[in-house]
Amino acid sequence: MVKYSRQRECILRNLQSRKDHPTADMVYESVRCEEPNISLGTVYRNLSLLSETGQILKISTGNGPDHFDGFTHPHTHFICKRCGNVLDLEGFSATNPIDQASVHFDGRIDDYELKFFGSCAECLSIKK
Amino acid sequence: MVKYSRQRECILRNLQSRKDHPTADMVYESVRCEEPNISLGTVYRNLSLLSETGQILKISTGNGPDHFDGFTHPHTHFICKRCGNVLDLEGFSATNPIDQASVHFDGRIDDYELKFFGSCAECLSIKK
DNA sequence: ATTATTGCAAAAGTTTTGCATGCCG
DNA sequence: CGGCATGCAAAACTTTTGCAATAAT
Repeated sequence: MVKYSRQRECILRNLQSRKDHPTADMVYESVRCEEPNISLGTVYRNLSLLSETGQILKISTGNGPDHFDGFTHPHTHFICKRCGNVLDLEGFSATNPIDQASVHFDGRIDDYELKFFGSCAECLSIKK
Repeated sequence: MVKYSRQRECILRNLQSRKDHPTADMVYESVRCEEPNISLGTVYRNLSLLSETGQILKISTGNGPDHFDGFTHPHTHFICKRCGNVLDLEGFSATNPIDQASVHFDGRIDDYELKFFGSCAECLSIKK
């Protein structure tokens, strides 16, 4: 049974109010204004809980810590291999990818994740 | 300048000859028959190098260690959230996803990764 | 009152790195 | 030879966990 906690509330609101894709540590630093005594362990515990219940998304970039997203509507991410930044990516849509992929698969598919990798505009401008 | 190494050769051949998606540690255990003195550090160093040069793929599952794939032709993976296994997934194809995604993006997209999550057939059979 | 959640700190797990030595070109 | 790669072990980094105290129902 999940009980209310001020800390979890704060973490969720923080994540929903921002448009970037922070790491656990960035969330920790950010919520310390409102919750000065919160611990990093609590942030990790709640980020896990929230992503298990589908209230947030966990994004593993393949390099460094995981990132989190308060916007859970299916969408695509871009990960910059130079600076590690995670951005939303518009303009790609697959129609019913889960149905499509399930046809020839005998397990059960619940979710999918589409990520693109490359160099973000900012990194390109620094050094071609 | 990259120099030949017996160890790297062995790691690459190992990865290309198997159809599963082993972790660094699994590769380490596996190549020790041929290379009894190889160290885990060397395995990590070479897996990094090989994936940077595009000779293998690195697959981060979002839980536990990364997995690696010796088959680099673009294809889709399924990750079981119960046992953590990584499987190849047939039956999904997107046409030119990179071109499609690049239209509305001002960075440069080099690569993409499509992953599905759920429960594999084996795990489903154990407990619904 | 009962049980989930917290803060803290220690531990676990994965990956990277410094260094002396060995091997490739 | 000169420099990249190795083996080893220590360190770094991210995430999880045990525990006593606190807060929610």
